[in-house]
Amino acid sequence: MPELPEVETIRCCLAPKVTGQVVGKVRVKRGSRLLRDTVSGPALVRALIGRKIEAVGRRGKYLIFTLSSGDFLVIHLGMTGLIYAAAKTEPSPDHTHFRLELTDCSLILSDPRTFGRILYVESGKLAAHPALARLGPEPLDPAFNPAWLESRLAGRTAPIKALLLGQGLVAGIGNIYADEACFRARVLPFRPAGELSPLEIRALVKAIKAVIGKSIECRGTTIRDYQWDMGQSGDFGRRLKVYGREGKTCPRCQDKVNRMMVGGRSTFFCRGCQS
DNA sequence: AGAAGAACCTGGTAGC
DNA sequence: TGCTACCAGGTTCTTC
Repeated sequence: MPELPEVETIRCCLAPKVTGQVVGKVRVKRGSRLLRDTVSGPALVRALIGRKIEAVGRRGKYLIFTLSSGDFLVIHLGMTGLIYAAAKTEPSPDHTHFRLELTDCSLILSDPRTFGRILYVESGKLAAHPALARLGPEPLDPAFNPAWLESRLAGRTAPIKALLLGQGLVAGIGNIYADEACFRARVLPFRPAGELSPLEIRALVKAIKAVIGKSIECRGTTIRDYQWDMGQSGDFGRRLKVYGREGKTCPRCQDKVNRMMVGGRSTFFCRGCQS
C-alpha cells in the first residue's frame, strides 16, 4: 500500500527513465475504474499523444507528470497500484489499466483492486484541484511543524491517528506510518487529538519526520504488493516496530503489541510505553 | 463543521 | 479439495 515513502521511491526510479520521453501510443483499459474522476478514455488519449514528459513530481501520495502542453497527468496508486517503466517488448501484466508507449520504453500502470486514480489536470489548475487542494503540508517540509500541528489539533475529539490518516494535517501518511509515528512519539493512536500536550505534539512531528525520512532511505515498506520497480521491494519492513506485530514483544519495553480498530483501520500499539 | 461509518474492489487466506 | 466468509486499506460519500 503505497504511502509517501513508497511513492517518492517510485518517483525517483521513474524520473530518469521517462523524463524527456515523448508519448507515442496510449492504451487505456476500456471502462477502467481508475478513470472514474477524469475525462473519458479517448479524451485522455488525445491529450497525451505527442506530448513530452517534462518532469515527474509528487505531492502526498500523488505522482505528478508534467507534460509539454503544461497540463498534468496525476496518478494515485491506491492500495495495489504498480507503476513502472519497462522495455517496449515487455508484456502488460494482468490488471493493466494504462500503458504509455514512450520514445525508449513503456510506462505501465496495473492495479488489481482499482483503488487507484488517474487524473488529468489542465495547466495552472493543479493546486486548486480538489484532490490536491485539501492536502496538508509535506511531512519533511518546514511548514509541517509543532506550531502548525498544535493549531490544527485544538478542540478536535477524533483519535489522533484518524486525523493523521485524513491527509489534511500532513500529506502522505497512511496506516503503517501513522502507527509507527505514534509509537515513536509514545502516543496512543486512539487518544483524542485535542488532548495531546505541546510536548507530545512536538514528539509526534519529530517522529513523523524521522519515520518518513528513514523509510525513504530504505525505499519504502513492502508488506505485500508494493514494488518500486519491476521485482524490487522496499526494505523498511524489517524496521517496523509495531505495525503487523500483534502479540509480539515490544522492542522498546518488552510488553506485548496490541491491535484494535481506530478510524476503521487495523491499529498496532504498545500499552507499556505509549500513553 | 466535525465525527463516524459505509462503500468501493478483489486477491489471499482462515475455517469448515 | 473446494467452498464460503472475511480481511486488507486510501479516499469519497453519506449520515448524524
